[in-house]
Amino acid sequence: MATGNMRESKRELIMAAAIQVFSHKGYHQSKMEEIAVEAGIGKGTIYEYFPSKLQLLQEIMEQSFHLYDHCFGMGISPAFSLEERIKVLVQGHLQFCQDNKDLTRIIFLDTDVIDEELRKWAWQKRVEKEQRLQQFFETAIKRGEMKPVDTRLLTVMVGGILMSFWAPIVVGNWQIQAESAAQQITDILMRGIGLDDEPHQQA
Amino acid sequence: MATGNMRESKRELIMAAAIQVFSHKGYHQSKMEEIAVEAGIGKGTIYEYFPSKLQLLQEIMEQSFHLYDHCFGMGISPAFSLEERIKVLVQGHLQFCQDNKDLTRIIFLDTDVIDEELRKWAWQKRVEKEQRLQQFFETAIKRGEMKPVDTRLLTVMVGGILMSFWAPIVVGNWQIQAESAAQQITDILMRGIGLDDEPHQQA
Amino acid sequence: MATGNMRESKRELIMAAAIQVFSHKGYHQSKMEEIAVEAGIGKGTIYEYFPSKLQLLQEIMEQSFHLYDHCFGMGISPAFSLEERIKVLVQGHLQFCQDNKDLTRIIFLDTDVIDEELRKWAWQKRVEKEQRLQQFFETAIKRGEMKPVDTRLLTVMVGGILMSFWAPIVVGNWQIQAESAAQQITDILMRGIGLDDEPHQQA
Amino acid sequence: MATGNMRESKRELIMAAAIQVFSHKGYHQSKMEEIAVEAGIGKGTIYEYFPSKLQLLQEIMEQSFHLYDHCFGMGISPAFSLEERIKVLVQGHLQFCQDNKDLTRIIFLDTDVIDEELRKWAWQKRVEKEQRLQQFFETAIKRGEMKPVDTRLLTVMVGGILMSFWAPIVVGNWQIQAESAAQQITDILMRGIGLDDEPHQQA
DNA sequence: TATGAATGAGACTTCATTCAT
DNA sequence: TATGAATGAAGTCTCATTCAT
Repeated sequence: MATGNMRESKRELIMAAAIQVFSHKGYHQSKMEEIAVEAGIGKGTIYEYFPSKLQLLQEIMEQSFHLYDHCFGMGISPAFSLEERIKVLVQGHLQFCQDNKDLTRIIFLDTDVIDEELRKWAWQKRVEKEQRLQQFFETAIKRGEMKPVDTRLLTVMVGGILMSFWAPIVVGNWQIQAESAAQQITDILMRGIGLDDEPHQQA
Repeated sequence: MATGNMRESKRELIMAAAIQVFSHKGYHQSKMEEIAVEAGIGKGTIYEYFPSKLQLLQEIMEQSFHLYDHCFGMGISPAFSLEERIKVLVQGHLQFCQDNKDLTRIIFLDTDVIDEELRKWAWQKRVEKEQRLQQFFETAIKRGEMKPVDTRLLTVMVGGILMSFWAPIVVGNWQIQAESAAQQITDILMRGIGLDDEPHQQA
Repeated sequence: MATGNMRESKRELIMAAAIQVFSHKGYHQSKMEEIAVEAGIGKGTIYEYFPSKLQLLQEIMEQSFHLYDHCFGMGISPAFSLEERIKVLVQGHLQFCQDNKDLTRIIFLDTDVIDEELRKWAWQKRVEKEQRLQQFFETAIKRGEMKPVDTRLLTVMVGGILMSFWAPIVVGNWQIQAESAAQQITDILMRGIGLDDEPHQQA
Repeated sequence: MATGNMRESKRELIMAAAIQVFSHKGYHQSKMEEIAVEAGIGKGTIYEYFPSKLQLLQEIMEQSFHLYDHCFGMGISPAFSLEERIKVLVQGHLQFCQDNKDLTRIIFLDTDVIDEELRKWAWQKRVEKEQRLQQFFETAIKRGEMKPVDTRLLTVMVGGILMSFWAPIVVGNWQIQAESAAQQITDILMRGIGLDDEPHQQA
């Protein structure tokens, strides 16, 4: 009865340990031995559950992206206002970084340099995310909810804004208030930082 | 005189080769052998100029940051308008990425994971840059050139916006028009993407 | 009674599986896991019956040699003619190879290289077999049934002749007719391949 | 000038050491470390000359077979009598075993079990050798130099006879006199061990 | 008795660095 | 100064064996 669960839980134990170690040392500095010690098991045991160090990382990445996608909350109902929807997006992202610091470090840090295949996979993930985001904005423009700016440019910008927060939160240990911060970020994005009383700016 | 120059030029030859290799393979995948071949010299010769692989990277990073700082153009005269100043900043950044793709990849990619010391150094560099940026915005607020938003938040946001463009440019090969893009980015940052005819938004 | 038999039959089950696997992959390429799977039992169970992989091989070898000795049929009555006796010998050998291909592969192949002790044991077996064979020929000479050739040399030769057939039969899948082949081999051994009409050759 | 030679001589140094170790311990028992020590060099140096342990063995095998083929002396002029030609063959083989004990052990011992590819290669080598031998006998029969026996059978037999001597020579340390032994072996092969005065034997 | 998850010793191989030339 | 052959520390992964269930 419990076999499947035990095997699964051991897998998770190993993955948790690996996340811990990978996150703090980076992939190449992390030794399988360390991961085993962190997990409180023998070195060989890892290989009962994962065929190689690279595969172990890969599984972590996949699971992480899955979790992230879930938190990113693109699924919000279009019934809400654009501002609302952006805020949910941003808040989801910030909350994820806050709640999964080690994971965050791994998926946003050094994906690219480890393995050619992994590099492509990560780039693909990025592209996918950007495509969804771009679609998001294109829809908003069509619906007349925002200015008709260059969506590609905007997408990259917003992606960057999100990305920029993980390091201060995780590395700099910034105890950010996700909701409040999301509100402010969204506000800046919606209305900019310029003074309002510049009536003819874009005339 | 000539000796010193030759020595210097050989150093640069090696660094150029290393930038090439590091950029395309990442630090750990890059072998000293490859760098030597790329430079057209013997493997041992590298060690006549750099004490170790890590030091070689470090020197590249330092020089790169120096060059970047120069391009980043924070030195612009405060006589210009805020919007102007921001645009110059952004454009300088984009141009740097465009003009120094290999370098860009190195300094913005996998700094952190290689070495504890390097990690700290890179983080320090980031903090410094953010401090200057934050100062920049605080000054602007004091001078009444922009809304009094949370400068820390804004700094991270703008840093992220800049950061977000290197990958599309370098990896995705986006032939971006630095000037035009900088204009649009600045525009969004100044006035946001929201529709203007929301008269009482911030009342 | 039943227990002993069950234990015995399980031993044989394991040995049969091991013969299968050892034969096809060689000792070092064979994993205990594979043997267990082949036997349809758990990996740990093998260790209930055999103390180690090496011991398992050793038992197989011993049993095999025993079986081989039996087939080799040195026990034939001296009442038969020398030619008859040799033919029985040869035929017994060929039949054994034909009937026990997996076993044959194991005992004639890579005995020596696995373990120093096993190496010595196998060499000893070989020496014993050769001694019996040499005795066989010495007796024949004493009884005036054959030419007084160097029996050591002859023994090695005949041993080699026998040995040479296992690979074509087992590996090359030669469907040899044991009886007919034994007849021809014996004939060549008795009378050689030279032409008979060399009247004064041995005068 | 000497570079090529030095590299070649280092290769040979390593191969000689490897032959030594492989021969005495068998492939699997031989550690790269031991080979390095035997060669009086560092472990890593072997990999400057051979890409892997398996490749090292393979090169030894190839070179050995080449040398053996040369010694096997199938190139003898057909002007000699069949008996003479056989004797040269046998003597060449015995001399090779005598002169290259370690090599002999390697090529005649445990080829098969190490690697699937190597296994096939070695079997192919065996087949080639047998084909040449079979041709040899078929020619002899056509020329009326010997009885019209089954050449396949005879080939295997003679191959076995040759094969049978390596172990006594190498392992048993038999100080065989190649010439004298070759004479006796050939004699037995040509005229058999049976008594001559059995006039109607094959009537 | 039977099992198979866990183990860790040990092997191959890599590659930054050294140093004799 | 320039070189590249030599090195060996260190890391990943294998698999025979153990032992709690």
